[in-house]
Amino acid sequence: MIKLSKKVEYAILALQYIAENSSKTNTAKEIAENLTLPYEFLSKLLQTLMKKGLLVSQLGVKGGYKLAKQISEITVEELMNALDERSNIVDCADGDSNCCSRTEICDIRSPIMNLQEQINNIFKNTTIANLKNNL
Amino acid sequence: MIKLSKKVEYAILALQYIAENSSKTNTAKEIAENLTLPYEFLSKLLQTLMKKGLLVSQLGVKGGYKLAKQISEITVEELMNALDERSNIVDCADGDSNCCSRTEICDIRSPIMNLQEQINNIFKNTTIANLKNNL
DNA sequence: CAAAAATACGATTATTTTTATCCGAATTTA
DNA sequence: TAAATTCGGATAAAAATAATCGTATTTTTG
Ligand code: FES
Ligand code: FES
Repeated sequence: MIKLSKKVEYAILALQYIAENSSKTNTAKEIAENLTLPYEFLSKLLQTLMKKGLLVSQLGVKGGYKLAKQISEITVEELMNALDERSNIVDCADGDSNCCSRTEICDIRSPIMNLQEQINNIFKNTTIANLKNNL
Repeated sequence: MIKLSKKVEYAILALQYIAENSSKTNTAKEIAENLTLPYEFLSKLLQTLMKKGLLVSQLGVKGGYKLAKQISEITVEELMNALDERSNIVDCADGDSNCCSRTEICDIRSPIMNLQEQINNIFKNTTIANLKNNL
């Protein structure tokens, strides 16, 4: 179905929100409320982005999140990787093999990989900042 | 996860198989056996492709499927549509709205649609014949 | 005509993936 | 020490995908 997962969608919105409010640390709760996103889910997601180095977190009261890098320097590809969402269109894309029957003698693997690269390029060339209307 | 569904994957393989054996009518059973694909599932899928005009079927003994058009004239986009697989990366892509929170004032819709178009173009410009190694 | 080999169609089940929640722990501020 | 918050693991709920079942219909052929 070639769909961006909610994780990715929420993360884009959250990153843009944090970018707009970069003067302070933003709590997961505040972001969730302002964007009307499920708090627990968003919370998990932000923690992941932190661990992957896209966000910096501060624990405790007055804690929250800030950007670790500008959203103009975060590509969609990077975001997907951080969220463990591979942009693979077939399972064998990262070497796992048997994405389709007859793996060994697969007739379509190489051309499928070509498709894959075209798609990767799109995500590689789009940053979170690019995904805003009001530039 | 941006993954081609099994339906699409199997369909590509099946169409290529039928193209290679275009002199005769190919039964679902034969195709499934030769490609090691689940018969019932493939069968359903071929029926769908027939109804959508990509295949021609013949009922009864000696029945089976033939191509209704050359695989060089079937794009991946067309195939996905035929299989009711939209290549939408977000729900609002075909007007359904509220794909993400704050739909009305969605900051990212238009740029997301741009991404969408880039992806559509890839699928629009790739035919089933293009997805073969041995041209 | 009857049997066999197919497709056609609808319903259902099973599996996997995605999305969401819960809970207790650790950390920091005041 | 209490409150606000991130952290981390486990689990649950929902949705989408993949697969199967059963029966009907069509066509060929002996
Ligand atoms: S084995 Fe991956 S495309 Fe065939
Ligand atoms: S409403 Fe679809 S991208 Fe925001």
